[in-house]
Amino acid sequence: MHADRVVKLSIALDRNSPVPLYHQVARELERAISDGRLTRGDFIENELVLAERWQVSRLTLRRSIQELVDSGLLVRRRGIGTQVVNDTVPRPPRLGSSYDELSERGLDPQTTVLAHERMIADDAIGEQLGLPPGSTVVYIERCRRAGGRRIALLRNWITIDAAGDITTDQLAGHGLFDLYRAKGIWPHSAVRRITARSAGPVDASLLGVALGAPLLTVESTMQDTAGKLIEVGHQLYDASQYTMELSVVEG
Amino acid sequence: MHADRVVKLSIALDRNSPVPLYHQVARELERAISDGRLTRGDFIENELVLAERWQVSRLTLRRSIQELVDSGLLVRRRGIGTQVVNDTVPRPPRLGSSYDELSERGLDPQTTVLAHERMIADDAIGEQLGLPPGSTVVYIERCRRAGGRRIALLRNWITIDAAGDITTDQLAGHGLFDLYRAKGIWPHSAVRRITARSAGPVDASLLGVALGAPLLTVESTMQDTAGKLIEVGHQLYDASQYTMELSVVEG
DNA sequence: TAGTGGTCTAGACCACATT
DNA sequence: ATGTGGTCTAGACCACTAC
Repeated sequence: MHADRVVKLSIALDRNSPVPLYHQVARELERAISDGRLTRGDFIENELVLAERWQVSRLTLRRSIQELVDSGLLVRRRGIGTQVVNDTVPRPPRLGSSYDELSERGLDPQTTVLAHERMIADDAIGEQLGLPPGSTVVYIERCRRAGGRRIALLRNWITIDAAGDITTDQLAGHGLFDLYRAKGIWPHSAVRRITARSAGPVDASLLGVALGAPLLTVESTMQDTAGKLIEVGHQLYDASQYTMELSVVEG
Repeated sequence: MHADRVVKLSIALDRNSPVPLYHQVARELERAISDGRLTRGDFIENELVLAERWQVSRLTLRRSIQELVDSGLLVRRRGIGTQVVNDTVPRPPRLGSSYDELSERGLDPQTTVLAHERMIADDAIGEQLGLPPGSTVVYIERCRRAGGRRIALLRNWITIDAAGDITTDQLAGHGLFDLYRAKGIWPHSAVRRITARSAGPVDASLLGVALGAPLLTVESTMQDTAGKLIEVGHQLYDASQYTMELSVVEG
C-alpha cells in the first residue's frame, strides 16, 4: 500500500563555499519544494541513500532535514520516512518592529514622532525594566502610518543605555530595531501580552478613530543577547486596519 | 578582565534510561538555572571540558546546549563561551487549545456546547479547508468558562474526517486537541490572524458582555502532520478577562 | 525480517575573539 | 598564540513500522 510518491532529487553543493554544507543542503531541499519538484505528500529518499548520493555524512544530512522540519516543511516518522507537509514556509512570529512588518506586506510605513523625551519611570515601568525607583528612561511616542492612514500608536520606555543618544530625526526614518542594531544592541527575546480595548478620547484622537472603536493592544518587554532589559513597549493598533498574523508549528 | 562567573556544574546521568542522553543533560542544565546554581550572566564551562567531565561526546553535549539556546535560556558566542541569558523559560506560542492554556494558568476551564451539527460549508470556510463547494463539515460552537465566568466563544468548522464521530458529551469534557489526538490525528501547524472587534448583539449576549465591549478575535487554520487541513476556528475572547501571552526568541 | 529514522561516539579541522 | 564554539566525518547500535 504505497501510492505515495518517492522523489529522487539531484542537488549541487559547493564544498569550498563558506556557507555550511548542512545549510546548502537545506536550501536545496527548500528550493525543490518551492519550485514544485516536491509537493505535499511526497516522500524524499531515506537518509542513508541521500547521504551516499550527495556525499555528505548522515549527520550533516540529518541536520539539513531538521532545519526544514523545524520550519514546518517536512515531517519525519521513524520506520516510515520523511514527507513534505507544506509547500510554503509558514512564517513564525519574529522579533521585529511593526515597521519591518508593514514593509514586508508591501506597504510604505511612515512614522510621526509625537514625543521624545527623558522622564522618570513610573513604578510599573521601572519594575518591568528592572530599574531602581526614580530611574530616568527615554520615552518615545510615535504614530505609525501606512498608505496615508494611521495604523498604530507606539509608546516605548527605553533604558538610557539603549536609547540615550538616539535623535528624533533618526526615529522618523527608521524602526527602533534598526537603531538598536546600529548601536550594537541585539534584541534577543521578548514577551508579548496581547489583548483588546476600546479607544479612549486620547487614543481616538491620535489614531483618528471613533470613540470606543476596537483597538488591538500589545504590551511587550524586550531584552538583548546579554540578558539586559532594553525596553517596555505599548502598542495600540486600529483593529479595522491591522491584523496580527502568526504561524505556529508543533515542536 | 573577567568579573564574569564561570560555574562548575555536577550532574547525574542515567545511561540506562530510555530518555536520550542529550535530553537528560539539557534537563540538568535547565534545573541548574531554575534552582539558582546558574543565574543570568554566568558562564558554563567550555564544551571540551564538560564533555570530558560528564563523559558524553561533544556532539551530544552540544545538542543539549542547543536545546536551551533554542528555548532562550543560553547564548553561545564563538571564541567567548556559553552564557545564561534568562532565568525562566520564556513560553513560546504553541499549538494547543485554550482549554490546555487555561488549565496551565491554574484556572479550571469548563465548556458549554452551544451547537454541534453538520452543515454545508460556506464558500469562505470551504476554500480555507480546501474543500469543493457544497462540502459538508462539522460545526461546533462552544462557550469556554473559567472561574465561573464566560471567557471565550469558540466556533470551529472541521472536516468530516477529523470530527465525524466526535460526540457532544466528549466535547463538554475535553479540548478539541485531546479529541483529535485520541483519534490519531496530530495537529502540526496553524496560522493565526489576531485582531479586535466590538461585541455585536449575538456575541454580547453569548459572552455576557455589554454591547460594543472590546473582544480579542483569533481566526486560525490548522493542519495535521500529513499536511491535511483539519479545521478553521474563530475564537472570540472577552478582552477584559483574557490576555494572550507569547514569547518570541530571535532565531 | 527488512527498512526507516533516532541516538551516540571519537576524532579532526576550521573560524572567530581575546591576549 | 590560545581558547572558544562551529562544522564535518565514518561508523555503530537502537527503536519503531511495516510486511
